[in-house]
Amino acid sequence: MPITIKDIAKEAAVSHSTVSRALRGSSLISEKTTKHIQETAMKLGYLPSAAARSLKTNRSQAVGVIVSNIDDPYFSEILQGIEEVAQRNNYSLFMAASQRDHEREVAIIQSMRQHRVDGVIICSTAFSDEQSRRFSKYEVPIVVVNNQAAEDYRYSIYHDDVDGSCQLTRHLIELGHRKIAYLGNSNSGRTTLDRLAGFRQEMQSAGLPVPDNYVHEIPGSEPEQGMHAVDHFLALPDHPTALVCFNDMLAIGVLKSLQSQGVCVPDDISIAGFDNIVFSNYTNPPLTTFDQPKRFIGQKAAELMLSLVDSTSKTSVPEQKIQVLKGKLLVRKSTAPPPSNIL
Amino acid sequence: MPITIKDIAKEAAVSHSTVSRALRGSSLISEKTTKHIQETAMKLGYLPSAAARSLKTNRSQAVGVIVSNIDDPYFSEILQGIEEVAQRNNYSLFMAASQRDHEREVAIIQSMRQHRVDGVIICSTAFSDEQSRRFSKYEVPIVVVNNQAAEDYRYSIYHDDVDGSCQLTRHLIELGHRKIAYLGNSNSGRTTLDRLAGFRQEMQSAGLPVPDNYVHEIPGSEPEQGMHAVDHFLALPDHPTALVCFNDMLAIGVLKSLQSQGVCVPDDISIAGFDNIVFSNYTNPPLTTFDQPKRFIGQKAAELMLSLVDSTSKTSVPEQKIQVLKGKLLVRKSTAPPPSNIL
DNA sequence: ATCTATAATGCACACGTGTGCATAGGAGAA
DNA sequence: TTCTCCTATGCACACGTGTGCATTATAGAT
Repeated sequence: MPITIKDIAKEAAVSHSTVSRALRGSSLISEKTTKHIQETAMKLGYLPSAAARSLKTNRSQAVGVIVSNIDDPYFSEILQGIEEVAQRNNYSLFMAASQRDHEREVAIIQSMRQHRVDGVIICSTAFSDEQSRRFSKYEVPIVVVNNQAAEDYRYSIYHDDVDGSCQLTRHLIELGHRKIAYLGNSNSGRTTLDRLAGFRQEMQSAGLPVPDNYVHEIPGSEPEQGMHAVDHFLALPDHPTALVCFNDMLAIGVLKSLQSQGVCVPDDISIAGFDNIVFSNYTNPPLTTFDQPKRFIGQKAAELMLSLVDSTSKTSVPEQKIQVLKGKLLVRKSTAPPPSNIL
Repeated sequence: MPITIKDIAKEAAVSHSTVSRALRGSSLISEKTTKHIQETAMKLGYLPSAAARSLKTNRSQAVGVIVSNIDDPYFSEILQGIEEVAQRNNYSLFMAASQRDHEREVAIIQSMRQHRVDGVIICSTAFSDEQSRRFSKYEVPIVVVNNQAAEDYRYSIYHDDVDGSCQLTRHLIELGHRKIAYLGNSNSGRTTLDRLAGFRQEMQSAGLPVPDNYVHEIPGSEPEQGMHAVDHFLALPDHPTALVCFNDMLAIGVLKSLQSQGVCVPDDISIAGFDNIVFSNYTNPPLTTFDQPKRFIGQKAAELMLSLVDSTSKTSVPEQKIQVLKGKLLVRKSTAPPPSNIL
């Protein structure tokens, strides 16, 4: 049984109220007593019960984090950023994976509400509206990261995917490509729409056509799925000479599939990824991609969350805050001028 | 302010004790009343306060998980397994990353003790002894996963790295290799020792020598570090024809570095990884590796933990339980007969 | 009809912490 | 010395839930 402030009180021959105040550094208690109590607490190895404190103060010193998959390297890096900031500020993290499963979403929300988390950071790209609405009803601050429906929330942080996609597409156009295709992930909602929008926007600016069958969406972004998806483009009578992929995971699968079919990257076709996950630098050829500041995004999300939960008592909290972060183009070896230019 | 059992009591015109009992399904309360109360609770959207319950019952329905890095794909998969089982059993997860930093370890333990977690799963390969001892003193069940000092704990789950390394090495020997080297990660303690031991054991069985400079250890397992490490072996007067890497991450770096230096894999040198992380299948050539059942390990760890925390009241808990899981060899394209055999 | 046994419910306290209020002790002023 | 005021501490209750015990209501036995 862990020791309590009452144990300290007995040992230090004071009342438990005095102990409580002394440990919180109240000015009501004399310096001498405070010091004595702190030493006693240290000696006994006291650690306060979060449950009791939470019960009394309505603050759990914990925030919930919801991701779709823990093992998606993109989210992993964001998590790392969140964890870093949370830990530095003595906040604990409840972590849960939704797997895009409705029942799990319900269970996660229940669990987090039960634990009375001070706030929730949703990193799941497609957390269902219904669930999030339930959450807002519960009056808990929510920060969403790269969510499909960023506008539905008051606090949101996301990467400027339109800008990124524009830069990537422009890069390909500048290399001389005219037939560029886009491979999307229909599961990721807004994210893929933004990236597609950037792609379209830049193509239009350059006066380049985007045939319908040059835009292909698949439900997921596992490398395995990228492998199959590439067949769609290869089957077209008029091949694209460059392919912008929704993210690196897909691009990595695309790369493998192309190579196993004897198609040479970048000589025969250029491939671009998105996100700059660690492994995008270790494919052969290394992937041209758009470097999204994932860890930084996580940090910003956590900082925003902390400002929300702290300010409930102190300073005023902004009514709404939407932060858009920018990344930068990373040209590696999977993109090159189109083969037709060699003629 | 969330509603409490008192609110339900008022609404249902009973005492809060009756509500408490009814919601827990006590046989003391009549079927009719129970049903009525459950309906009222549902109607009001009641969710119990974990804090209050925890305070009263000394069970937090939460377990802590400590990893070194969240963004290590190997641990990510284990986490996924843990999360899956925990969620299915209505346990929440406190997650924290130690970053192999002593101060953080201390902070994490404090935080988890404060929250009175029912148990802790340590996935950090090198969680310091001092810290873990502190934990045991706190009388919380600890399950370690692939820990460097598995024997120091009563409950441990780990993969049979010796066996895996043996199989990998034997595979290389059977291909005809005689000059095989090992690249380790000195940070990972026991894990690298086991893998080295398996390597040595199999080499000895085959009567093959292992020169001192054929075993090289570096402090870490980022691909980046693998890139540098390979120079050590290339600088040797008598090159190895095959290299067993501590894990896939290192192997992936090694692969890239070799290729950028014009060394052909597997024609000039065979490379083997370990763990079978997702991306090991997407390098070029895809990596021969040892498939460790990562998700399964996570599940087993979580199940063991749950059996420990549940059995405190019910059945007897085993004094000690060490579970060793086996993986299987995965031959892909990064290993082939040595060049000398071609003659 | 009276007594007894059982079922169903309420009362009151506990868990560990925080806090408003009352109180004791001491210092300073008259 | 006596009164006043401030400082330092203790008392008691509260947070939401669970549970031993007392209490009431009901049914069955005599």
